[in-house]
Amino acid sequence: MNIFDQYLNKIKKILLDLSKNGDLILPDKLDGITTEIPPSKFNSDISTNVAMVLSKLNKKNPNDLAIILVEAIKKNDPLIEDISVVKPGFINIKFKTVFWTNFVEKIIKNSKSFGINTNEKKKNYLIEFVSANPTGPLHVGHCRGAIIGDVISNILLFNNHKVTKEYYVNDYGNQIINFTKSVYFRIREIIFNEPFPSNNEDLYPGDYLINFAQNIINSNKKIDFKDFDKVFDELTVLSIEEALKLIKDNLNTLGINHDKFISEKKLVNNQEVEKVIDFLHKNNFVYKGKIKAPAGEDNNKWIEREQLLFRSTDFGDDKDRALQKSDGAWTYFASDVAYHKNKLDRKFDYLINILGADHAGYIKRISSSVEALSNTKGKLICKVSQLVKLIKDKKPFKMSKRKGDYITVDDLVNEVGKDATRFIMLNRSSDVELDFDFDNVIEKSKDNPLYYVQYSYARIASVFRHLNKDLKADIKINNYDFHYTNDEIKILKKISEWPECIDAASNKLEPHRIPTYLFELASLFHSYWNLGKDNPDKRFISEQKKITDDKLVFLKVISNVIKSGMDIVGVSAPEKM
RNA sequence: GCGCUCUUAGCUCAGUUGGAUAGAGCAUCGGUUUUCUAAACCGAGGGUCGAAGGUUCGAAUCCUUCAGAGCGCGCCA
Repeated sequence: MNIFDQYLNKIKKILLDLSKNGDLILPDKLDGITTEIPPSKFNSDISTNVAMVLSKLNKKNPNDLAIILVEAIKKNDPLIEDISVVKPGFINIKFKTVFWTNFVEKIIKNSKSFGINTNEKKKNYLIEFVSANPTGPLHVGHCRGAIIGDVISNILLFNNHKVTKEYYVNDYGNQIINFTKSVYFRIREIIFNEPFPSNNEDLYPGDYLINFAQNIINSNKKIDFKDFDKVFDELTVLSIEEALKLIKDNLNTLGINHDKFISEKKLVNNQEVEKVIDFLHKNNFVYKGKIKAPAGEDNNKWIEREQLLFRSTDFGDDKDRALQKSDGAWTYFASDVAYHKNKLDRKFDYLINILGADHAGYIKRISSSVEALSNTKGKLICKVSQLVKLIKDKKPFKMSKRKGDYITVDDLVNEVGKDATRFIMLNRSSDVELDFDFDNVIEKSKDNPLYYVQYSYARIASVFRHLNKDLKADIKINNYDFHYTNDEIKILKKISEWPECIDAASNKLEPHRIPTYLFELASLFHSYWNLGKDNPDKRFISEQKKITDDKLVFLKVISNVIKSGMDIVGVSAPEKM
């Protein structure tokens, strides 16, 4: 039920008819023609740019062409109240009230599907997000990307696409060795009373490792922890298990559940890296060579070495990238290429990666590798989530790696709650740095968009409560004939934009559009609500039962959209606040 | 030095894939509660869309150059 699509199709049909009669010349494709939401000052419901797009080809000025088209559009459409041509050549359509009555009736009868793009071909997506190293709890830095990934998944799922949410576990490499060592020292600390080494910068100092150590000791009484080399393999597995358990816990408090966890170590052990490099070799994407030091930096320590390189410059990268370390081990990039081959083999239509800003420099090389492996462009879509600036007491709160000086996801959720964390983290485009102001986020006022939107839902719920009706129950209507006034139509117009919002969020993978839309809808609703103070006609509960019933339908439409949006964002919509 | 992202009202930001007189919130000032939730609403002021060129019927949006901010840039993941 996208009225913009509906009218676009209608107009295109009219164009084809006109061109058959020889009254109009059309281009091969009707791509540039759109129906849009007109700016509010025009008092019109839909506008189209047809006349401007076709004017050149038809050698007519847009205004004259528009006048011809207006006649054709107006004909046989009883729902149009007014259709006019405005300055550069826009055609503005204003509907009769009955259009909106019909509109409400239609979306009430199909409330489950309202907003979903039913014309679009359904795709199968793989989305990889979070993928934080399994060495400790998630902190704020991971949080935004995690929520963005989750909500993008929700949007795609809402639009009936298939989505697999995946977490890549980096359980291979030096950091894991250091991590295991750190756990080992914590174990020795507990069992043999040896102090944890304080001078080793490779080790992980966080207190949470004490818990890991204790848990491992408690559930593995048989292991003798005297000799590190002997317990190393087993301890690595146990340590990663502990870390993953904690990470999954953290994700859970944010309301995030991945479908799959893929282990880097398994990929390496299955020789998948060798296989993919073999493939690249055969297709001449790798060679032995040297990487030059970056210009303008202090490169005294730079040592040029010959090593196995991937030709990412062929795909627009700055330099070719190393696949193998000097000791023969694979680089992180190499196993990630193998991972992406693994993804490709599973036949998804699109792969999506959500990356933090600090990994943005990595995009070129990994998308290059996907292009090389799949021989197609645009298969991998990378979204970057910019930094979150924490603000406390009006000052930026700096996190440092020093022990205890960073804020974890747990801290955040404990302080401001899951809902506020999710909503605020999404409240800006992911391309933009985000201020996360603790004082603001817990404030219960208009400063806080979450409460503002929830409050509009709660107000609707309160009307239903007064009438002893259940907001969640379906409403059945027939011969709906309520006559909406301009104040109500303002809201219905916003409602009509919901499918457009979903479409844009889904096509561009821009989840912030949902909170933005919900805020606008809530704002219109609050305005309307307050009209009831001066004007009893604007109240929902009327002395005439029919009017009350009809208005409940209107409220139901609004609450359905708010609820859908809140579900996508993954926050609650309480009926009482 | 190079790459990515950003620059829109005093502040924080939207801007629907190039459209019409550029929109919200906060802050400031002034109003609204015997009424379905004032966690709300109404009104006022506030702009050279970082700068300069270019592309065209039309640019905050696309291209080029420049300036500023953030992030990143050897076999760490």
